[in-house]
Amino acid sequence: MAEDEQEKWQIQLRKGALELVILASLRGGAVYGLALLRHLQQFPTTAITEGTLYPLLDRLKRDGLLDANWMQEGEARPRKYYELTGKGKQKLVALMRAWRQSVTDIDALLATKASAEHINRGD
Amino acid sequence: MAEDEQEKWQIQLRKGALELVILASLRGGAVYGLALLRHLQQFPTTAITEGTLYPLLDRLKRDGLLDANWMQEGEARPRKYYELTGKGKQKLVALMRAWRQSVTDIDALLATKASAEHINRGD
DNA sequence: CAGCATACCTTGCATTGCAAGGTACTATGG
DNA sequence: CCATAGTACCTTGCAATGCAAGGTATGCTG
Repeated sequence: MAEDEQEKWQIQLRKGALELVILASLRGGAVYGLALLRHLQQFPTTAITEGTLYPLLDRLKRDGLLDANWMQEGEARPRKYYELTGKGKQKLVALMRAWRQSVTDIDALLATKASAEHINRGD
Repeated sequence: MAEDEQEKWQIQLRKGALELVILASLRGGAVYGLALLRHLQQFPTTAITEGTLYPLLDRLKRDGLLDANWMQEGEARPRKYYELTGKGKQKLVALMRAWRQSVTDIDALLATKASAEHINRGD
């Protein structure tokens, strides 16, 4: 089923892009929700809100790509730290590959100044 | 409102990507539905089905980005040719810029091997 | 004339991203 | 010691999206 999703992803980068940047952000170790959110908000493309992030983290955990642990440091508010599982790491590698493919494909379409006649009679 | 959508797009490339490749495919002149479909199916990333394409073309036309004309050539089946409007051409330029921005942003996130500590304490 | 191909369109479903609105606890400053 | 603001996580409900599946209509081919 991981391979199924993989296939699908190649067809729709829109869904996978967010997943990709989240998994990638956890490469360096466990990170908690709001910190991850602020990290992603650095860039306009990946700037999401809490209403997007938390459900997505839930889903990634449900799919076995992430583990989550509550951690209480000192007297601060407890935080929920998310961490890549083995499966999550594999998925990350696959998504990165798919991402490169997508960029290549789209750039190819943008680069070729295909004439309408060309397209109309089928390449 | 065009600018509104523009802003939104920077946040979600997933929606804009398809729009982008469709508009880009029409740069060279009018193209009809199925030919466009086959053109997009050349690449895995942009391989969509009719159930996706036709509603999307309808929306783009409704938004004034495309014009559509039925054309009867010889005795063949009549075809509906889609063509960029002035507004559509402007949108294409904007989407191409946004696409580059997205690729830059995501590649930046993928490139920086940010440590978890780094992220957790906010950049 | 049966069957296939071309061409466009529609319905219905599951999924998504998000704004908005919680809950609960900590720190601050008057 | 109370009010306000800040941190942190979560939920609900809506609108939009992509798609599989199925539909209509016409032409071509054996």
